[in-house]
Amino acid sequence: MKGRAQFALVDGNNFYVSCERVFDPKLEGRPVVVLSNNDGCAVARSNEAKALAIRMGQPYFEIRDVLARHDGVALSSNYALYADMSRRMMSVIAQFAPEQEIYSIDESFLRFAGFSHWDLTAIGQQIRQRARQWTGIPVGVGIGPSKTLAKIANHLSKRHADFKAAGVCNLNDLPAWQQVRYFTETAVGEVWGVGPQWRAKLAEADILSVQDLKMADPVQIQRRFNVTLARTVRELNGVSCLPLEEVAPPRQQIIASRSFGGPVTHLTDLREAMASHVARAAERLRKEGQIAGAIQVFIQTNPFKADEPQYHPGLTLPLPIPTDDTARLTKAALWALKRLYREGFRYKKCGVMLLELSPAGQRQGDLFTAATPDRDTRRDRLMALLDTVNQTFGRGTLRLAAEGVAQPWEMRRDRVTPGYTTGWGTLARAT
DNA sequence: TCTGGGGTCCTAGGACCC
DNA sequence: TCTGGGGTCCTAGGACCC
Repeated sequence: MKGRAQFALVDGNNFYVSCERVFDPKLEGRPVVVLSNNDGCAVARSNEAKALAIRMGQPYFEIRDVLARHDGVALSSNYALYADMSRRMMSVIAQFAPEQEIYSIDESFLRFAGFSHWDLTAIGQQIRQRARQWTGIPVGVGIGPSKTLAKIANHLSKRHADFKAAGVCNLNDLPAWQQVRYFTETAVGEVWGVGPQWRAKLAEADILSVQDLKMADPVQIQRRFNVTLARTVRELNGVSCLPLEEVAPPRQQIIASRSFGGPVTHLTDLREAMASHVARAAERLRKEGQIAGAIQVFIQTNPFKADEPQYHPGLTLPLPIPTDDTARLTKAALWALKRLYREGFRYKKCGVMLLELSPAGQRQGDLFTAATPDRDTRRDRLMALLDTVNQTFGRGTLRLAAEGVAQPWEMRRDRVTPGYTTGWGTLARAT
């Protein structure tokens, strides 16, 4: 194993909670959860909250009481803050390896090739130390010869008493028998790529632990499951099949959707919400330098209300000319919405997907509409202006009238913390 | 009262082609 | 009685991830 390239997975512990704790020390040592959009359910939990058996994704109304009894805190999510803290954490981690893949807001893979004479465990400890000192975020480090093994190692670094203190688990340090022991003790559901459905199906084949899956025949696995899981088996055996992706491939679709603060019945309100989702999606589209060839619009009632009539239609519209223009996309979306809308339903959510994305530089000409480059340049400049103004003065400063003003459908966000690092008016103060 | 949002990949099956 | 073989493209649905 020693001669091969090695991977490290570095992630922030209970990331959103840790971000909040950096700026509010009163949260230390207490059960803390960060809630999803609309203050719906728990999406991050401190160790103290996990100890109270609060589950990932559990609805807020189910945990409110237990939190209150244990001096706990629930916070609305503050994504602007988490994104900024993520950027800082990632740049610190990047200093330790020649290659980094930012895999999610709180996780990154590092690849160490030609480091066989280095002590990667010691490097892992340095990463932890520096990330903590420079950003305030505690991180865990797992190291192994494939991404899947680095993931498992990261899991062991947090859950297993043997590594908890160090916070680093390097599989290369372990004698073979010991790795077998850890892998036998760890449930197969902890493997990256094995979710609840496959865990159940694997159990039918008596594959219960990480070790069982590692020992399985990849050909059999491919036949009974699919090629992805067969690849996972190879990765567990130290054969690296998943390369490091330093540059994120261009996005294939962009989704913007939200649940409403309460039920929405009128088309007028749906139109405003839809227009504001289109604006968000289009902004992301332009930031990516892409244009969309199709747009999909959907609305839905509340699936948790079993006694209410349910309706969740969608409509996909091909766009005659691919575009990144908010006004054109809005027009298409509202046209589709009008066709989907039925009176008599209590809607809970709506959204938009931008599809068939392609680079903006490769606009395909159109046989039937005379190209008028002049006009297009003006639209591009208009959109660029829109983005600049909104980036400088805040989202929604400049917007289409279709988005409305009062926005009664807005999501709940009752317990949000200040933009400690992301808003001039709310910067953290040292006193 | 109250249950998130944003992504990717794979497979099966149908329509269609020669 | 008896009805081919090989291919592509698209979509829906299902699985996974954080």
